[in-house]
Order: sequence, then structure tokens, then C-alpha cells
Amino acid sequence: MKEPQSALAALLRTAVTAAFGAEHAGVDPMVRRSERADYQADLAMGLAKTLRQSPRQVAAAVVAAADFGSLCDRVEIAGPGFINFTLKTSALEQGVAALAADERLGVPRPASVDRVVIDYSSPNVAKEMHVGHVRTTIIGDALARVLEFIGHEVIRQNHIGDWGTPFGMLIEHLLDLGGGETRGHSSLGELNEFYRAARVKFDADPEFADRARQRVVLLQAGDTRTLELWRKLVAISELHFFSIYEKLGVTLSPADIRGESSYNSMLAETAAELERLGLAKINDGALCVFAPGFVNREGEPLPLIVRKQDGGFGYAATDLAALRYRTQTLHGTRLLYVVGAPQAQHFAMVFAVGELAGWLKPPVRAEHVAFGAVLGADKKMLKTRAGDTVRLVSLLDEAVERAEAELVRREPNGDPAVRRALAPQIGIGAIKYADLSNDRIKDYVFDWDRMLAAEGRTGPYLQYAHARIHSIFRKAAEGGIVRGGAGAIVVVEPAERALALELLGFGRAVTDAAETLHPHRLCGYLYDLAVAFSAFFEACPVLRAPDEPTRDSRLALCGLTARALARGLDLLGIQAPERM
RNA sequence: GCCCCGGUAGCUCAGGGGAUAGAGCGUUCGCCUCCUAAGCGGAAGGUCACAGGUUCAAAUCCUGUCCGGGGCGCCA
Repeated sequence: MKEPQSALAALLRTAVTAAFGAEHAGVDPMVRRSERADYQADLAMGLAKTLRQSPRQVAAAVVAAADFGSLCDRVEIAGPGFINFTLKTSALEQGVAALAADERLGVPRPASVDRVVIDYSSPNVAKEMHVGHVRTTIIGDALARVLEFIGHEVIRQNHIGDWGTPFGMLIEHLLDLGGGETRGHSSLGELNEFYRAARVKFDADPEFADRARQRVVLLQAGDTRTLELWRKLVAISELHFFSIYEKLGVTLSPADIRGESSYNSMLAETAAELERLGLAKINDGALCVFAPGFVNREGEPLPLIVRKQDGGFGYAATDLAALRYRTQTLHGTRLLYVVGAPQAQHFAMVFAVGELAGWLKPPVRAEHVAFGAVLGADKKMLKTRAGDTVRLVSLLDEAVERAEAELVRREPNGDPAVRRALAPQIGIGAIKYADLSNDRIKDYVFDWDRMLAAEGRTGPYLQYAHARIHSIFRKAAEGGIVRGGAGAIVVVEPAERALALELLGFGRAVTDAAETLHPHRLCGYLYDLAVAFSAFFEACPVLRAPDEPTRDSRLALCGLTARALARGLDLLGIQAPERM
């Protein structure tokens, strides 16, 4: 059986053709949740215009042309021409029962499976990860999880910055320090210092800068000794990345790393292909592609510089090579770039060139999944009090510490071991929910007190709702009550009805997040679900239900809600502890 | 100068053609002998930056203005 909202939409579509002819078969019935009923359809007003009839008349004709009897026990026309539907309780019960029996909780399979290549996280080698990486990592991972769950093939690409001119100075500095044989830079705190020192030396010492430039040439030429030192830097950095990923609970693995260096061998042929296609030409000694529509300050055509005057390749070349690789070799059908909004123009140009080159053509699409900055309370880019960029480790550690402190405050005599297990789940979950629940395109204000607050629209609130359900299950088990019996779900109380209705929206919420690439929609849905559950929890005793069938039905509703919350949180990369 | 993204309640944010604009925090009034009160129920609080336009219908679409952030040829 179809989930009621889709069933209503389908019914309305046939009703429209029946009433007004096949030429209107394509109209969107505009079915949505309603405050005045269970669902409402807003199609009559639009149709009225083309049909030159009054909206209420149109609505009446549509309603008359279909039999809503099996789904609804009330269909009313209201206001200018809204059609309000109140579901039959049996339809609601069947819908929820179908959901309970469905592994996928009502998430439909995609009409066509995409091969999604998703580029996210992408930290830089020899630099410590900082706040600037938190959004791409969290948002990218959530999208990867959602798309994968829906049934798309997801290829993660961690486009780490492991190549380019800075490595000349880094390697040269490493040699100055003793050829890299020094006690391994095990902590990346040191390597961060290392980068800074190299930078300072590069800017201050022309002789060093010169050596650094020569070292870049050696690196790009594949000099053995140089590569060895380079690999050392990369290896140490990767250790750091994965320690962060582990703390964060991110699905990226070493196999997903495809850094800038891996395109090194493709840069020349990419440039050659662009030349061959007549797209790239030499301008001021640099090989440039001028995509139509892009201009600089002076209103002159703005180039994408494929090869610099000095013969080197910049990041535009790498991104073009990566685009070519992702389309021509990986055969991705949907390419996602989870990169900050400031790079919008860069990606617009890269995609434009990709289209000109014929690498990117429909139905294959590339999308810049842009996001805004993380701001402090002062509405400026988040910095430490000293004005430094915030290290990601400290951010995550502080989240865990704060979560643990909250646990102590709440339950001073609680088991410390339990707290230690719980704190990361709550702290990291709080950071993730705070980030994901904001529309990604906007900047968002990072506020510890708000995200970890005891109350409100937060990660902990969702986890708490889930934990309360499991608390019921534990109590049930203690009382020898077997869950998952044959008893049907019976919807009687308003709170049960509201919860059931909310549960039916799970599939739509997940699909919506995937199509729009906006995880905050799923966040909003899960919050609404948790609210509906909390209201149900207050109003409808489960284990103390008036009779056994009611108790079992409520247990089943609880089970379904717990699954939906846990799954939804999982799709966001947030853990759902069973007790808090 | 040109381009992109924002401007919605005191604060943080949803809503992005459809009914009286929603939520959380904060303020305020209630609710724990009862499955976790990190909870639930109620109240107050808004010329949706501004001005035009399109439409039966605009917070939502278009144009312009103002404010804030960002980008604009060899860094990534």
C-alpha cells in the first residue's frame, strides 16, 4: 500500500484527468500536511485560472471525480478552494503497519540510481584541521550517508591538499631540520608549527625561497628522495586526519583519499585536450580557458588558468583534471562538491569549462554544495580568544568535555564509565546537529550553550527522545513483556494520531534532503518527530496502558519511532544512545 | 565597479507562490506519589530591510534601493 500522502496525490491526479481531461494530467496536486486537517491539496486555485471556473467549483469537481472513501473519512472544501483531507483511522493504521514492516521505513527506491561522486572534507597536508573543515566534513558525510541509504552508489573523494608549491618549502624545511630523520612528528600540533616556521622562512629568506622553488620542480619531476620526504609529510598528516574522523564519526576511509597529487599525471593531458578542443589558448604566457559570461573587475573576460606562465599547474588545472576523471573514468552521474560558498565562481567556471569540453553533459550534473561560514558570538569568523583559528581537535574535545560536565551536573553519582561512553556521542552529536540544522548556504553562529543546552531544539533533545523510548523497552523487558507481538497498531488518542502521521513522513523527509542536498530539512523533520513522540509520551502511558492490545500497539508505535529516530540520526552521522 | 549569498519575534533560526507567518532560547503561567522534567501544556512577543511591479493570491517571483558577508588572472 502506498503511503497516504502519495496515494492522495495519485488519486487527485486521476480525478483531475477524469474531470477536466487528459491535457491536465500533468498538474501538481500540491498535497501537503495541513494545520486544519491531515493533508490539504492546493491545486484548485491554479486550475481555476486555466479552466476559467471558480476555484471552489473546480475543487468540488475534483472531489466528485474520485473516490476518497477508502483513504479518508472527511474531504472538505474550505476557504478559496483548499481541499482538506482527514484520513480514515484504518488508512492511518495500515500506513503505519506498512512502515513497521519496511526495512527502509518508507524511503522509496530511486527511479534511477545515480553514481554520486562526492568531494568533501579535503584538508591540507602538513596543516592541522581547523573549524574551516568542520562544515564540509559534517555536511558531506551526512549527504553521503543519505544518498547511500536511498540506494545511490556513492563514491567518496577526499580531495586532500597534498600537492603544490607549498611542498617545496615544507620539504626544504624538513631537510634543514635534519633530513626528516628527526624523531617523527607524531603530533600534528608540531607539524602545524612546522608549517608556520617554513612559511616564515620562505617569506624572509630569499635563498630558502629559491631552494623551495627548486624543490617543487624536483617533486614534480618525481625525484626519489624528494618523494620520500613528501610521503613522510603526507603519512603523518593522514594519521591526524583519521584521528579526527574517528572522533567525529565520519565515514571517510583511507580508500577515499584521492588528493591533488593523484591528478599530477593527468594535468598535462588535460591541458593538451583543452588545447586540442580549441578551448585553451596562451594569454600572457599562461594557458587559459575563457568561459563565456565570466568577467574580471575591468569587465574583460576572466580566464581559468590551466597552466601558469612558469609552466606549473594551479588548482584550476587540478579541478579540471578531477572533473574529467570523475566523469570519464569514474563515470559519475552526479558530482557533488561540498566546498565553501566563496568558491562559487571558481566552480561555476570549472563546470562551464567541463561542459565546453564535453565531459559534463546531461543527464550528468555537477553541483557545488556551498555552505556559509562558522561565526562566533561576535558574528565574525570563529576564532580563539587570542585571535587564532580554532583547531578542530580542541573544538571536538571541548564538546565532549562540556557534554560530560552536563552529565555530571545531571547525575553527580552516575557511573563515570557510562559518562565517558556517552559524552562523545552527545557532544559530537550536538555539534553536528547544530551545524546540519541550519540551512547550509547561510553563515551560522556557533554557540556552545545553545547547542548543548539542556533544553531546546538540539541534538541532545533528539537523542533524549530516543533514549526515553529505550527506557520503556528496558522496563518492558523487566516486566517480561514481549515486544513485537502480533497485535496491530491501533490509533485512538490524538497524540497517537499525530505521531502516526508524523512517522509517515519519514520517507519524504529523507528523499527531500537528498534531492535538495539540504540536510537541515531532515533535521527539522526529526525534531518534529521527536516533539510528536514527547507529546505522545506525556499523554499516552505505554506500560500502564488501560489494556493489553493498547499497550502492545503503543509499544509498536514506540518501536517504529525509535527506529525512525535512530535511522534519521544515523543518516546525519549522529549516534543514538539507548540511555542518557 | 561587476558578480554571488544573506536581511523573518529581544536572540538563534525554519518557511522560498496559497488559509490567521512557525520553532527553539529568553520572558511569563501551569504540570513530576505515575514508562527519564535534557520533558509536556498555555500566554505574551512580528509594517517578513525598504520601495515599486507581476498574480485571483507575494515573506516567497521580478526590478530598484539600503544594510551585512563574500568573490573578482597566474594561492588553494
